[in-house]
Amino acid sequence: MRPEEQLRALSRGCAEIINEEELLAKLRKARPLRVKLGVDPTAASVTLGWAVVLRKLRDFQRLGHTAVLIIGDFTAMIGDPSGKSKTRPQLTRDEVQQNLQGVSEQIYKILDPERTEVRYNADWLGKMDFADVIRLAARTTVARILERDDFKNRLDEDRPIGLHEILYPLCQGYDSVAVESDVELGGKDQKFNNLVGRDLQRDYGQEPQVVMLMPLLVGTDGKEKMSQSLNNYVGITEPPNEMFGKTMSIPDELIVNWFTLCTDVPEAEIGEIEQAMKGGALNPRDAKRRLAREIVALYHGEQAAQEADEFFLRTFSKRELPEEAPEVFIPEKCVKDGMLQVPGFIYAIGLAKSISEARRLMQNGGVYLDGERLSDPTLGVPVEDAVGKVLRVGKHKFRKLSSGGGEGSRGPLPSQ
RNA sequence: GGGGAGAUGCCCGAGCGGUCAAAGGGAGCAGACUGUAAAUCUGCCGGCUGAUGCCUACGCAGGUUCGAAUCCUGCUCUCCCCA
Repeated sequence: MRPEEQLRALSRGCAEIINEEELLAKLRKARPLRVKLGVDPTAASVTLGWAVVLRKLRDFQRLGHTAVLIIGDFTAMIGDPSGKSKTRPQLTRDEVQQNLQGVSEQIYKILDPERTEVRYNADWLGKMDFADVIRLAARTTVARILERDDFKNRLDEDRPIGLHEILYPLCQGYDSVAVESDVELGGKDQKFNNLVGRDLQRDYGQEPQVVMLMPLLVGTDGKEKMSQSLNNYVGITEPPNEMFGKTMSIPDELIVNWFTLCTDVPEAEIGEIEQAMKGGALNPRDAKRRLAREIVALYHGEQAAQEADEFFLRTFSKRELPEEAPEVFIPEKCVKDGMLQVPGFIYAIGLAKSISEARRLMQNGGVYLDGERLSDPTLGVPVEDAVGKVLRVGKHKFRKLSSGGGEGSRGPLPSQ
């Protein structure tokens, strides 16, 4: 592909490229570019938000470039201050290693392992001695570092900033020097860190990297950046129905944005969808269904997407009971005199955090057994009546009850 | 090094020595309404309990008191001002 075309393809969804001329010049070099992406080893799973950047990296790979993943095993000891209003707990090497294992599998659902180079920044940062650190630190000024919003805000709000946190941008910047990156990819909140990389490379006599920033994907709550700590995320390994449902719950305003950042639907088509919604020709719900299908298809295939769509329609639009609810056994301890003690049971199978909570859920009218509302927590249900029926707790937690003699029941199922 | 302020539930934040499981807001959960959207309204929102009630909680450890989130002492942490 011609450099100009590459540039156009790569710009899709980008928030900012610093800067385009330089990128074009690099693309003209007719050699695979080294495209750096820092991986935060503290995350447990890959979310759609993270996938935005990973997918961009994969775009580079498809054009023949090399992805250079920097595992921040050293910097995890500091914790990226980006967007953080608190000092992060420092991680040990073991913790980092553990997190990493689960996550890397997910990463390769998106990236092509053949064109991926993995580097650990402890390999160079860990080898620096104190004099090296001082030399590195001398390359910037306190004022510059404190310019960052994250620090500035904390300063303004009289909150603590650990001295070590100030070194974070330098560490990340030095990574670029170490791997000689041509391009660094990141979320919009990485701008400062990435620009430090540019400066450092220049200082070390390298051609400065191009910085390519992706917008931060807003989470399912429609407000905050998608993140696991806010629990407003969709994980790329989540089951199709979950993925579909969560996508359907995003606010309408996010639809176009999600199409652009989370799917491969061509931009022209997205534009049409946007127009159709504005003109009233397309119900946003249907646009969202399409969006949800596209996303599920990306990670689970077309058929799963189709099924998830149907499941959703049946279960939530038409409010039918799902047939394939996960099955749970009724533990013996939840049965008294042949009567199922519902609140304790809901707690036992993990659908409520405490018995009290389960009781409240019932009083609030959020518990059903085969469509029949159970609103009195003190009332038991005869076990014979309960077996084979579907227990619904809240809007979307379903469990099919089976007797099983209580033996097979082991602990709460993971709540979906 | 000196002086000052502060630490309350998921977060922010109020809190007279008893009536404080702790005002208020946000988040969250459930219900109504719907398109499992948003907005709105209602309820819930430490644990155990059929209810009364009991237990655990207001940075940590002690103390005073019939009784302490509220008073005292020590400790830890944070912020501000001066150097």
